[in-house]
Amino acid sequence: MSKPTFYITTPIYYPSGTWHLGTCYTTVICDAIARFKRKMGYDVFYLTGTDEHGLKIEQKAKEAGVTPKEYVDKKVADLQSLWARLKISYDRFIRTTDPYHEAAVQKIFDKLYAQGDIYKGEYEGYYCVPCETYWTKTQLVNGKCPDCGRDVSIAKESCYFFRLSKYQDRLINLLEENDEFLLPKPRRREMINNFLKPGLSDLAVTRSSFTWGVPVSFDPKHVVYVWIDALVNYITALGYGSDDDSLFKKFWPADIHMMGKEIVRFHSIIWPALLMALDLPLPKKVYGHGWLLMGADKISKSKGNIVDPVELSDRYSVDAVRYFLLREIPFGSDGAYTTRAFLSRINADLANDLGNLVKRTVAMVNKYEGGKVPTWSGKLQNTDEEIISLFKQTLPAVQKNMDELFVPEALEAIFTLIRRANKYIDENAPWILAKSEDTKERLSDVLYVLLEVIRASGVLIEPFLPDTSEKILSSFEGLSEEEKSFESLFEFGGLKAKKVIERDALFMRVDVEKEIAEMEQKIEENKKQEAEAPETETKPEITIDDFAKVELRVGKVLQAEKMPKTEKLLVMQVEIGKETRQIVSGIAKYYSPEEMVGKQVVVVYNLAPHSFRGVESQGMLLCADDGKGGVVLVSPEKIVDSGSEVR
RNA sequence: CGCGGGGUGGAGCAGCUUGGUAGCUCGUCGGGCUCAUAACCCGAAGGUCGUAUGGUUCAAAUCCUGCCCCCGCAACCA
Repeated sequence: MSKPTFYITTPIYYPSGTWHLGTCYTTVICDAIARFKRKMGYDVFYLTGTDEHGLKIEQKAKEAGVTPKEYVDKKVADLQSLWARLKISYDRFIRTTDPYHEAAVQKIFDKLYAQGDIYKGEYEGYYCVPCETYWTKTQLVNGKCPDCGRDVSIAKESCYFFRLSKYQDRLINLLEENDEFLLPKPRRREMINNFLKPGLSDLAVTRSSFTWGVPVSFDPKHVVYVWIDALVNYITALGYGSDDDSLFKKFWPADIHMMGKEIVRFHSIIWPALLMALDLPLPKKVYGHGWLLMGADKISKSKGNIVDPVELSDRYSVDAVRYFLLREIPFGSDGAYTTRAFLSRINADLANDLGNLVKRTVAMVNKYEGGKVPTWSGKLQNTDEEIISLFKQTLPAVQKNMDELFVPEALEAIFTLIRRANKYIDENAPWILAKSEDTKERLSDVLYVLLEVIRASGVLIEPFLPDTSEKILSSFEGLSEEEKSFESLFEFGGLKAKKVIERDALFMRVDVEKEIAEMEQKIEENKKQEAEAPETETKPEITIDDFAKVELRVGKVLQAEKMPKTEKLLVMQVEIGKETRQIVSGIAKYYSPEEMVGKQVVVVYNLAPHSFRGVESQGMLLCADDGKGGVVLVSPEKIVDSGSEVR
């Protein structure tokens, strides 16, 4: 009898920045699901990994003075050690630089080309020579390269395209007919209305502007771009396109592709289309979860708000971090990390409810029963029936929630049982029962019920908090595999172990206010460090002649109004010497039209005109980033004549 | 009139599909207990369920409509 299979994936992460709490979110959730399914008796394959090719990596490596491979090796090592620390139980970690993956990508590409789903065409775009990069018209900043600000030229390049448009109808059908395919539901309408209905165009799937990628086998000047290279990891990891595709046969199609909502589009449109082209079954479910936002405390939106998962887990334990991620964020929508929310969660649930329950119960068993697990008479009194019936309902409740990917609710079900046990202690007051010989049997029964609930909690919590589970279960001496199984939780009374052992507290209660103060200080320090070593990319050195090409002049804003139907654009009439120019600038979020009028500003005078939504802009205002995502206007320190040149 | 989601006691959420006592966690206040990590247990205060004091209905947080505000996607942009 073979076990049912379950294949779950995280996206493959792009190793260009630092790993932070948000990176952990998807991975920890998938881990909980994978562990849960294993406990439910599934043969699980849990895949995660890294997407290591592309221009950005090539550039980052260059900056760091190492080869791209050296660069990603370091980042990947960091990530893997983070996963090890967080007890991520993946079955395979795929890297797009793994030889088996690269070989399979070439094979897939060849196949699609051979059958006409990929064709060679001409890519026409705006090309910036120094940056060796193509931009679309909309990416240009005032007609210049958004990276270096230099002129771009229209250039054509041969390039391979995937016939995405061919699959449009089937994709619409897929999303409209199958309401399990893309979850949560709102994402489905977004995809259909925003992308599918307006029409899909064919997708450029190769680049020749950089080399850090998988070369096209029959045309090695071109490398396969992220769409194919990254997405197919879900099948190449199983051996698709290699000599041994037994895993592929066993596990494909995936049961769940989990990801943040920002990449739902690729997974619900491009990925299914590729699979259709390859004539492979489609994944059963694509789930776009919300984001973990950093917010509300003092640390809101500024850049220094990175909460380091390693530091957090060092300070408060890995399970504290896992618990917060799994419990606090309503799945599917966004949630916020705040130090206060994190600490209260740990205190209330883990220290007070769970930790304290285990501690006090074991202490009583030691005190009143000499550490022996008492026998249970089976006589029901008081609220026994209530707690036993809750006990039996808990696993099914957890199961039901996990099936729907309601992870916080699954945890809630477990903690409902834990809270009920604390109440049960008060209802039965074992310390009173212990005072009289007459109530000895009742005392034993009460303690047995409590130990049984604790055992259940230990077993149930394993997928979510593996360390804690182990600690709880180690309070029982010689616990059998049977007693650690989910199967033993459908009926009450499965606890057979003979002795309990007193352990250290599972979680220490923390002083929230004190900790917040310390954490925020840390965050401030991180911020400072970042400010000292800014990661902003510097542009290539230029000569005075280059600079002389730019003509900057002082102007005075005469009129300003918000451009209709846009969020960020102001249309201004700016007096520069004798002439008046119309300038459009994206500062509406930071400056109101009223406060702009009368201001002196610095204008790039000889910038080619550019039109925004049909409104022409004859120049550009200089602004400085405020480091918080906003901008601050640059203006002369003293009033000068309008039209004065800035040098 | 680009698409979608949301506005429920101090905070975060559930309830809305299938109208009929507004529920949970945290916080606050009062009490209880002493096995335990100042924890645990009980009780209380606190909500015109964004708004029109709009429509349907015997009855609306729940269905319909207008409006206001927030968020995401798209677009656009420093």
